[in-house]
Amino acid sequence: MFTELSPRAIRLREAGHKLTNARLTVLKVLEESDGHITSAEVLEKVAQIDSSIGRASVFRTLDLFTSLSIIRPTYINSSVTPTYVMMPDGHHHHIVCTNCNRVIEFENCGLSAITAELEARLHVKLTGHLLEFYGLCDKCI
Amino acid sequence: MFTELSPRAIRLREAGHKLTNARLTVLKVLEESDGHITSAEVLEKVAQIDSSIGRASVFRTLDLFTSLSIIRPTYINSSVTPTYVMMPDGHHHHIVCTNCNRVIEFENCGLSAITAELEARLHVKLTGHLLEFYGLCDKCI
DNA sequence: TTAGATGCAAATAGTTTGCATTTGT
DNA sequence: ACAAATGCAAACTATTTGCATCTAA
Repeated sequence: MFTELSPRAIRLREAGHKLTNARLTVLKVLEESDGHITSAEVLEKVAQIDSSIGRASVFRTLDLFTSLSIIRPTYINSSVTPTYVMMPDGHHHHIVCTNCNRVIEFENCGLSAITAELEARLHVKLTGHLLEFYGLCDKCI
Repeated sequence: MFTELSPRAIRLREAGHKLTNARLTVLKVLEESDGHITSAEVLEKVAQIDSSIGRASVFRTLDLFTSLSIIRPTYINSSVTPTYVMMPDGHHHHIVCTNCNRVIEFENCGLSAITAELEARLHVKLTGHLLEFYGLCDKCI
C-alpha cells in the first residue's frame, strides 16, 4: 500500500499502533506540509488523496499523533481552527508576525542550557518544548 | 462601577477601547485566576458575578484581549476548549507534565539573549513570547 | 451626542460519539 | 483470529453573527 515507511511510521508501529491507511495518509499529509497545518487543511488534503477516509478518523489520528508528540496543536493566526505544528525531536519554534501573520522558522533555539538548568532546579525531566515569539517581521517593521 | 482601575484596564482605555462592565468583569476574572483559565471557566465566573453579561460579549472580549496580547490562547491539556494564559509583559512560560497535566510556572526563562540575537540576525522586532516545555514533573518521574 | 459595545437568540461549524463493519498483525 | 481501527451519520457544543438597544466618553 505504502512502499516506504517514514521514521515516524515506524515509531508509530513500535508504540503498538496499527499502520492503517488513514494514519499513513494523515502522516503523509503532515510530512508534506511546511510544518504548520490546520485541521481543515489536513481534512481537505486527506480527502483529495483518498476520499474514502472518514473525517472522524482524521481527528482520531490527529489526537493520537498529539499524544505521541509528533504534532502539537497551537493557535497560530486562527482562533477557530487549531494549527498543528510538526515537532521534530520533540520541539518546535518560530516567530509569528503580529501584523501580517507570517510565520518565520529559525534554527538554534538555544534552549538546551535552559532545559538543563530547569531539570536540575525543578527536578523534572523535559522531553520537548514549543517556543513561539511574537513581533514584527522585517517587512512590517 | 469599579473603584480601582488595574494597569491593564488603563492600557485598554488608552488603546481607545471603552471600559464597559463586560470588559472589566472579564478582566477581573482573568486577573483573579492563576494565570491559566479556559474559556468555559471565564464564562462561568463572569456569569456568577453578573449574569446579565452575554456569552457573546465574553468571547468578543477574549478576542480583544488576545489582539492586545493581554492573553494568549493555548492548548494546555484540553483539545476542545482553549486555555488562555495571561501574558505579563508580553511573555509567558511554563512546564506541562505530559503524565498528570500539571502546569508548573517558573521565573527566568532566560530568553533575552536569544531574543536579541534573533532580532539582529533576522531583522525582526520581537515583543513577546510563549515558551512551553513538556515532560515529567517531579512526582511523575 | 454618537461611535462603539452590548445582549439576545438563532445560525454555524468544528469535533466527537456509537456502532456495525473492516483490517492489520 | 481478534483486538484495534474504521467509516458513517447523528449528536454535541463551543463560538459567531445580525440586529435592535444601550452606554461610556
